[in-house]
Amino acid sequence: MEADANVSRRPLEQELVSRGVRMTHQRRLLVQIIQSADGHLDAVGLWQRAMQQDPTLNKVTVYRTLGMLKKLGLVDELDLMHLEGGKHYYEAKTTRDHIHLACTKCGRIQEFESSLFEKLKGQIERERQFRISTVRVEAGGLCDRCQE
Amino acid sequence: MEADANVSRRPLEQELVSRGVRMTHQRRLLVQIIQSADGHLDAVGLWQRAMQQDPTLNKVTVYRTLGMLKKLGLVDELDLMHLEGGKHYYEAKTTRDHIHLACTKCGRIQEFESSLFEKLKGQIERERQFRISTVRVEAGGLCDRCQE
DNA sequence: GTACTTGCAAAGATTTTGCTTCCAA
DNA sequence: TTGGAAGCAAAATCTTTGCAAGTAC
Repeated sequence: MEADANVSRRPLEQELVSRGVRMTHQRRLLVQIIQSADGHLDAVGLWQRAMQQDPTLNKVTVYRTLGMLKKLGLVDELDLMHLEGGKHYYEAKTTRDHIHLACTKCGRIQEFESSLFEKLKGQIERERQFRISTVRVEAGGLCDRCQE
Repeated sequence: MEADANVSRRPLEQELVSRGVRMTHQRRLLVQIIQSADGHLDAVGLWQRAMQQDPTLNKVTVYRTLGMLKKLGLVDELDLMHLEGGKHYYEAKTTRDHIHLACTKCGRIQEFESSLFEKLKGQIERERQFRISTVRVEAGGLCDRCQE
């Protein structure tokens, strides 16, 4: 299984099929939730949403599915500065890379895109001959609403 | 206890004293190890090094000390793309912010400084009125030695 | 039919908490 | 002397693994 930085814009399910991944109904459900979620789901949150539709779906299956998607490079794994415990968050890699801003006071997560970020990635690849497959930028601090 | 983005270049021990933190011999030892380490120590690694000098030092003390240093903004916590498990790595915040490049093949960690990174931080603070106290940039991929 | 996937239970890894004793200031 | 810190044991949190039974292709 190889990660792929050039992620298509196809729905995850189609992407998996085209990569020869066996589509079980558990995977179909999980992948649909990830795709339609506003983002930043943790494993247990994903599991809870899934159980609303299939109460027999096991938490272990969630972890295994996330592991597979991560290996295939179809989801990004985030920590969001560990605002609440050591868990991880996942989001489909369907958009441009973006930066996550985590407010340490109210817990709000903002996303931020920037061409500077794209330039920075280019600089790294050029100057270090480093072939980036995943980048994670997370900033912790006070958001505009929480200052003063 | 408040985080402070303007970290002095003083040795951690002096910094703690000046902030009114009680200096136990355990803290003195841990802080010296963190400071003299090449960086990227995880809690258990720090504990093991500390035990060479004080075999009675408890692992819990390591976690509590790291927690304190983190709250005070004197160390940065890293994940290094979880190359090996879900543990965290720590490094003294004595240098300029830098990016960590983690090779998914050989596990090597490189550091990278860039003025683009500084500009990016400025852009975030300006455009979002977000007061950054910690930033973490981690890239996973193949280092120069591991390609082809 | 067969290899891959799931569910279940159990274990593993990392970090945190409660409480008593101890020590730095 | 006294409030904060350390040690110990236990628990909490998050994630992974082994194996039997089930299922997609």
